[in-house]
Formats: sequence, structure tokens, C-alpha cells
Amino acid sequence: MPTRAEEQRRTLVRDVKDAARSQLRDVGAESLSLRGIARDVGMSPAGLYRYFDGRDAILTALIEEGYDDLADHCFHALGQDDLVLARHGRPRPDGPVVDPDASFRDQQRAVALAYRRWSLAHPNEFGLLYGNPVRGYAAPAGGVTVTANRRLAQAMLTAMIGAFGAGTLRVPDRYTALVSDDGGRVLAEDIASIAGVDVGAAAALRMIGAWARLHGLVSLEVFNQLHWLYPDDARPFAEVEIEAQLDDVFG
Amino acid sequence: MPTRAEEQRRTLVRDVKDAARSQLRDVGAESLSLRGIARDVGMSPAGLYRYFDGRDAILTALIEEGYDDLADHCFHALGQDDLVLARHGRPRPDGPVVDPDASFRDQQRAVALAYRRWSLAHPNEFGLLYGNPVRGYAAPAGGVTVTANRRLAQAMLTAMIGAFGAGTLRVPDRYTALVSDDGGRVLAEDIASIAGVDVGAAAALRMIGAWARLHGLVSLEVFNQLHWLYPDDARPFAEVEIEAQLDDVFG
DNA sequence: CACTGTATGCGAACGGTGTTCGCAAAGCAA
DNA sequence: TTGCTTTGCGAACACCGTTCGCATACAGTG
Repeated sequence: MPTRAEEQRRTLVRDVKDAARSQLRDVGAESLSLRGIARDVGMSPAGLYRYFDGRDAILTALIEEGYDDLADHCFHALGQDDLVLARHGRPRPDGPVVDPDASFRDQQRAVALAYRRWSLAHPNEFGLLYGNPVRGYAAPAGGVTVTANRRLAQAMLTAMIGAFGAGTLRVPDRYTALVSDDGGRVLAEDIASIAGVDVGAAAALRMIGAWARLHGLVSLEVFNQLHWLYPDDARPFAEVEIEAQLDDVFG
Repeated sequence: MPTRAEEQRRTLVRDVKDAARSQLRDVGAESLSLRGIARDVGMSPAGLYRYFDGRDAILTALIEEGYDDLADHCFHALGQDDLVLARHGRPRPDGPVVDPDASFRDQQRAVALAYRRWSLAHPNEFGLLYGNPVRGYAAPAGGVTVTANRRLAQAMLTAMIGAFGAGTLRVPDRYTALVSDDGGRVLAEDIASIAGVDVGAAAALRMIGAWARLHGLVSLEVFNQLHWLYPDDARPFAEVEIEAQLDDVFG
């Protein structure tokens, strides 16, 4: 029963988010201004409080959208456009798509490159997701950001979970040694709930470790931390590093 | 010729930095307020402009001090206290120290754990160094932050450079394949200027890649990005992951 | 229709921020 | 003393996020 008023409210919320994201991309999260958003959508600052609890609430909404957008691009790179969320305004993911019957390694490469591509193309949004936490914002326990984050995990881990199922995922002995120490029980359960199968603690460690490794590379690159080493372009380094990561995980 | 006026100026600059760092640790970089610092040191906001160009300049000073502090803790963990900078106010590094004749692998473990320890103990400073770049701040080409960053690199790479000299650094074939493509020339020169010896492009890639991998792990941990996987404590995962990284680099 | 309750929008205000400007005081050289 | 430079500050400006109270518009009910 979407009444006329509800419809209007929904479109206004959308407009606010669009204006906010536009401002985020232009000036960054720190300088994102509620008053500026109000100006963009033609409202008074006070009026926005009828739709969002304040500046932090708007940023929270952008965080959620950011995770979803990043996950969408990863799913697209995997050729799983059916898992891409319905979207308003934002362009659909447009990157290269891996072959439908590609190897798990090729799939993972596609995801990693999509992850890097999106992050470099949206540095301010990446910073909002993975950089300094926004002041006064903590991801609510069962909140939207958590579910969005799990969706991203699903995209990031799909290929590795597939390789695990096929028995081709390389799991160093180092990881299996920790299992008895309860170092990965919670982790394994969480991965299992994403994968639908229990991959075990050791493989779970491997997957998260691989993710962290990729994230470190991308994070340094996005935040310009490699600039003193590669003044021109860090891409050759990034691509060979990603390939080396694939070597370790898939052999 | 340190006249009395210059002395007074230096101590005031020091007081401002101390107040700023205290505020940074308490409320984070985003909420760091120039007016608040002025209040702490008993000056008017306008008066601070005689010593710093503005809020961003104060943050830049904190960035430089942050790199130096982090590097100091790494040098300390290596037992190279002679490379620890003279310091004012700040406590000296207090972490564990590796055995003087430890293996390169043990040295690298010590550095990695020190890197992680410092970062978790100083999340706001870590965020300032590696999180969202401060608005309006870009590391000046030959500025202090660059040299401080190189000092940190020196600490991070010492053990790996040593292992390279001893011929025990494991460099995957994947890295050597890129050398001819000019993917690591600039990088290799920079590493060489730190190491004093030319390690070659492939080993340079290995070292920076290892650094990035560690950084990704620590970054996720500091920014609470592993919380949904390890609600209680991510340390077991972090430590086994670091050990796995050492496996890959030192065998 | 009138009535009522709720949702919506906004003007005004409060306390906070970074920054600029001009003026006054202090220190110092000649 | 006269000058010049450094230092400090009060006032002001233009923002910011947020709150409050008051209008207005709309929905449903009698």
C-alpha cells in the first residue's frame, strides 16, 4: 500500500542520498555538510531532520550504499549480475566480466581487480568504508552496515569457497595448526553461514587472510601511501602483487 | 645561537603539539579543534596562527610525529635504540626487544608485532597516518612527512634487507617476471637508497608486498573491520596470519 | 461539510568551528 | 629616544550541526 505521501517521502530520501553522495565524492566525508545537502535539495537544514537523524545518519546511509555498490561491482565482475541490487540513479557496474566457466583463480582475479578498480575510482567512498571511522558512528550490532558487509564478504569469498569445495584451495599448514586453539571457531561459523557449507577454521583463516592482504595493497594505493615509491603509477606493482597473491591461494 | 626568544618559541611549539596530540588521542583527528588547543595552552585562537599556519598545519606536525613514533617503536623492537629519535614528553618505546643475534625472521616478527602493537594502542594516530587523508593536506614533495615515512620504511625493511644479503629471502618467481617490464625500477632505487645496497626490483617488490600485507591486517584490525568475524578478540587470527606471512618471506 | 491528529517544512536561535584583520603591547637594535 | 619586528588578542565573518516552536498541509473520522 504505497500511498502518495510515502512515495514522495521515498523520492526525497533518495534525492538527499544522491546529493550527499555527490558531495562526498567532491569534498570527502569530513567536509560533507548537512547544510550543503539541504541547499542542493532545496530544503532548509532543519527540514532534513524529518528524514535523517542528523549528519551521522546520512553518513551511515552512505556507508551502507558504499558496501552495496562495492559488492555489486564484485558480483558483476563474477558475472553474477543477478545478485546485483536494484539501484536508483547510480550507474550499473560496468567493468569487465570473467568468463562464465573460468577457473576459480580467474574468478578471484576478477573480483580482486574489481575491488581495486572500484576503490581507486571512489577514493572518498572507500575512505568512508575503510578509513578513519566517522566520529560518533559505530556500526549498530544488527544494523544495515553489517548485512551490507556480509554481502560484500559473499562476493569476495565466492571463488575461494568454490576452490575449497573442489579441493584446490591451498591452505598453509600454519593455519591448520591454530584450529585446536579456538583461533577460528567464530570465524568459521560466520564463513559457513555465507558459504552454506562448513569450510573449517583453517580455510576460513586463509580466506580472510587473503582478503586482508588484498585490502592492504588497495588501501595503501587509494590513500596515496605508495606515491613515494611509485610517483607515476603503482598499477604494475599492484597487478603483479595480486597475481602473487593468487599464486599463494590457488597455486 | 639559541636566543631566549627562540627558546621560548620552541617550548610553546612543543606545548601546542603536546596539547594537540592529547586531543587527537581523546577525540580523534576529525574533532581536533584549534580553539580547544588554544584553550589548553592558554592562548587565544588567533595567537596560535603565529606558530602554525592553521589547523591543517598542526595535523601535519602530528603526522610527522606519528611516523617518527611508530618508527621508533619498530627500531626499539629491533634493539636499535640508537636509531630512536630524541624525544620530548612522549614515553620511550617500551615493548619487548628481540635478541641481538636473532634470525632475520625473528627480527621481522618483532617489527611486525611492534607495528601492530603501536597501531592498536594509538588508533587515532594510526588513522591520521593511514586512514582518510586530512582534507586540504597533501604530503609536500620533499616535506617532513616524506622523510619520516622513509625512516619508517628503514625500520620495516631492515630485517628483509638483511635476509636478502644473506640469500635467505624468498622471492617468488612471479616478482622476477615483472622486472623487465620496468614495474619496479623506481621502487628498487628507493629501496636501494634506504638499504645502502641494490636489492633489485624483484626483492623490492617482495618487501613492499610483505609490508602491504601486514598493513592490511593491522588496518582492518585497528578500524574494527574484523569485529563481525571476531567479536571478542582478533589477536589469535592476527598472530597466526603474521606467522604465515613470515613463512612466505623467510621460509 | 467540519474537526482532529499527524506529518511536514521552516525561521530563528544557540553554541561551536576555522580564519582574517587591525591594533596594542613587548622586545630589541641603533 | 627612535624605529622595527615579533607577539598576542579582541572582534568580526562565514560557516557548521542541532534544537525549538510555529505555522501549514494533508489524512481520516465524525
